[in-house]
Amino acid sequence: MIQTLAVRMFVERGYDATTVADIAEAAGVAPMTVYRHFPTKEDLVLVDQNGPLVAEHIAATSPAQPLVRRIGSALVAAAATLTGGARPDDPATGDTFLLARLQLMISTPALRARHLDSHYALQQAIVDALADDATDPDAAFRARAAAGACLAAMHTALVRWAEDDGRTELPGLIVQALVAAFGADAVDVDPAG
Amino acid sequence: MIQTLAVRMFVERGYDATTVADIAEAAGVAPMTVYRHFPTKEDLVLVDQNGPLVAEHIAATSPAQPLVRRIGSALVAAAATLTGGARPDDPATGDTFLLARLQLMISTPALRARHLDSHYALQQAIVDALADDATDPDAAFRARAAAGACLAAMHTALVRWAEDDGRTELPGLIVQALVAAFGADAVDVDPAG
DNA sequence: ACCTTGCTGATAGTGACTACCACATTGGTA
DNA sequence: TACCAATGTGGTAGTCACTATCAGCAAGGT
Repeated sequence: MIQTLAVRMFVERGYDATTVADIAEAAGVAPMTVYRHFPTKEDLVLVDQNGPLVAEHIAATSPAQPLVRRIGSALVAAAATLTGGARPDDPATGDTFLLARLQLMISTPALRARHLDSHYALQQAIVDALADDATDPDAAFRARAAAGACLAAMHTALVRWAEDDGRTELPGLIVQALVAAFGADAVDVDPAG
Repeated sequence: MIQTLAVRMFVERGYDATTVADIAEAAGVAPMTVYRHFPTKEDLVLVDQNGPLVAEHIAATSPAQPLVRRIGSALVAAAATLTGGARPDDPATGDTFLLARLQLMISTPALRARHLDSHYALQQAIVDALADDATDPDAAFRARAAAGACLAAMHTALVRWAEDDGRTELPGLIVQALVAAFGADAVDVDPAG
């Protein structure tokens, strides 16, 4: 895809120093073609489609457990799926590509902002996946607060993971962040790596 | 200030539909003058200078308490200071201006992203204010995780406050969000409004 | 052969933002 | 009064992300 080329160029030459025209030229297409597949330049790096993945793991948790525990274990499990399962046929998966994108997102202000904003969509996906009693607005508020806090803890772990160049196991880092924020008894240690 | 005019125009005509040239013309200055005071168009709305305020409240908490309790009570106290203390001589303070800016930030994607990114700086300010043992990198990681989670919970409360047009007391909403995320025993009810 | 569909390309714009340079005002000094 | 540095302001021209509109163009079905 065009995307892998773009990420490589961003890493080598810097995000701001690489224009969309440069990428298009290197890919052998017209600049307009790039915009057709990626509405903005930032979307060349931000392709988070793990909302459904997290929702799936949420649905697999027991509704009897507290909110933070359900969300936290789902995030850990989703991270284990993402980092563990590298398919060699698809260059868009695998830790190195994930890591390069994440380091770009953290170091580039514009990307960092949009990445944090993407947590909005993920937060909503989590709230929808929880939706036991969707009618109560107060329950929805509590779910939003819990999901946002869990995502923020996970993000701290992601930053740490990127700083370590992925040498530490990501699911373990997420567990540590969750424990730091919510306490040891609020985290499910079963699926932790 | 130019800023109050800009916010008013953004509210009336929409953020994207209002150009910097429009604001400059309405303010009777050249477009370059606007850029001199506000490096980007987004900065016309995003003037969060409450990092020192939160840090001050953090410093007033007891280091013996758990991290989340210290941060949470500081955020609640800071919110009480911001919403309660409207100085009539300064139009940049007061709930209505704060509310208008917040509603802009939430409804406009570009502003929402930058606003979330501004939490990065606030998170760092909190970590620095906590800095009991600044040498231990693991303690810093835990502080970052706790601060990020608390800020996310506060942000959920901010969204709710904006949705309610500020009719609910903001400090109380933050307490509710903190309780939802961290449990009732993790929140200090003393300074809550 | 014919037509629809969907991907692609070119042109010409808008608007945010950034050089670079020139002008005006202020305030202190002699 | 004359001189000078500092600071706020304005103009011009340019880059770049992004959009709107129109024109091919290849694939596939009938």
